Amino acid sequence: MPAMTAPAPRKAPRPRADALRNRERIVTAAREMFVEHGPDVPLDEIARRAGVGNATVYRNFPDRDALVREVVCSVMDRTVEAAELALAETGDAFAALERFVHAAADERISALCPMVSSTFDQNHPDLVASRESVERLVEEIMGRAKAAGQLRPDVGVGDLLIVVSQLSRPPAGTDCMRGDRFVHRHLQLFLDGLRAPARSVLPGEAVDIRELLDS
Amino acid sequence: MPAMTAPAPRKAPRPRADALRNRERIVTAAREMFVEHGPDVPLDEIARRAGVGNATVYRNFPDRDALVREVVCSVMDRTVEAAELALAETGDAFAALERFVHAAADERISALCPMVSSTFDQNHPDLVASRESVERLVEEIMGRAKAAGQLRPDVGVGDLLIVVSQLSRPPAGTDCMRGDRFVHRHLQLFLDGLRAPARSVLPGEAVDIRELLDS
DNA sequence: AATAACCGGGGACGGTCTCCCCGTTTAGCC
DNA sequence: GGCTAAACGGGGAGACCGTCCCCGGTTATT
Repeated sequence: MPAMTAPAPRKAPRPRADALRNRERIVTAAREMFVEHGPDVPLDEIARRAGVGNATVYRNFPDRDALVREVVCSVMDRTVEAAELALAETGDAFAALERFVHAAADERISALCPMVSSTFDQNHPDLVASRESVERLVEEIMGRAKAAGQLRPDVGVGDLLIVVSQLSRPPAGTDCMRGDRFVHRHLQLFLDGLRAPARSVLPGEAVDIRELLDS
Repeated sequence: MPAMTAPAPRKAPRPRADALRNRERIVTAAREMFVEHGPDVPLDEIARRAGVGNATVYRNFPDRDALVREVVCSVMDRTVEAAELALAETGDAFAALERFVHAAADERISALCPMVSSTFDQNHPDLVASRESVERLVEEIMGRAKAAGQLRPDVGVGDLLIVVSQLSRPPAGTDCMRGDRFVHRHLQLFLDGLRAPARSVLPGEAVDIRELLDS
């Protein structure tokens, strides 16, 4: 590839403005559709929701997995932002935890469920990077809360992420998002159960994030 | 019911023994498949899991909805049994609540998620009967626990059923039931959050069971 | 205003689920 | 222990749906 006069970093001649805007709209629509209807929704439906033609989807993403991966990474990045914000905005560790949990639910963290799906490359570079960022930040928040004696010590990062993900999912094969009214109630109940001192002994072991990946 | 020499209640000439056994196996297999793979699993897969031919499924149930309805009613009846057992075996109301929650998870109560699905008759007689039984019994347990000052008063039957259902679902499009290791941990955390005195104020209103039915 | 990339709808291909049909097996009864 | 009829299981036709490509029209860039 010979050097060119244009400031193209690679063989990218320049993407058009609305092209990137459409790509972003597709990712957003796909995130919501994955959350509401599972990882097998027709791509045409995603296109319709995004307000673009189906061809635009297939042009931006070579196959379904590419779109899923983009969505998962996007959700993880948003989650990391939420965690950083929660850490920065308050000195109270448990309050930060609460802020993070509610924010993660709003960011549709449950969309990363398909990442444990069958045909999905768990070891894609972008994926492991985002995953480690999430793990590190959540571990930071939970560690501070435990050190402050506000969070019971027998819970792990995996426990938190699983429960938030499960509780923020739409109840079933439903196409309405009316669950949002209840989600924060139930998250708050869960958070109350996380507080120290512990009101019961938990069965099993604290769940690490790595246990969620292997089958 | 006119007295006859044979115990045939109506124009049923007599169902064969293995026929009913197979029917039961189909319902059991369907329950697990609905929980693990959603309400759209191929009926042939259910037949394979039940160890019967696909024709046997279509012979016992005229259409998919009939099978779904049977599964949902079966799960509700099992849940009612679990609730009655929990009430009978202990005098402590909150302990009964805990027993019931864990039992309901083991009974795969999350299989009744498809009852809120799109094409599904919410008003079938068998359905409303089972539903009212569940509601009455859970209300009884929760009422006692509230009266004893063990359960925070700002939660409803719907809150409990939703959370138990959500937390006991397999995480995503996964075909393994390894989630069972975590489920009871997370249910216990939720139960700790239910205890009185409340550790926080909840957003929204207590969820009634009827709010889960209409779209 | 010119140009080239991008967009959007329509349609063919391929796969999958549903459902029926028929030869065989098995339970129930004499 | 043999008979009868109900039930069973496998295979296949029909139909539906998701995926992907192609082409005329549109819009951003110089």
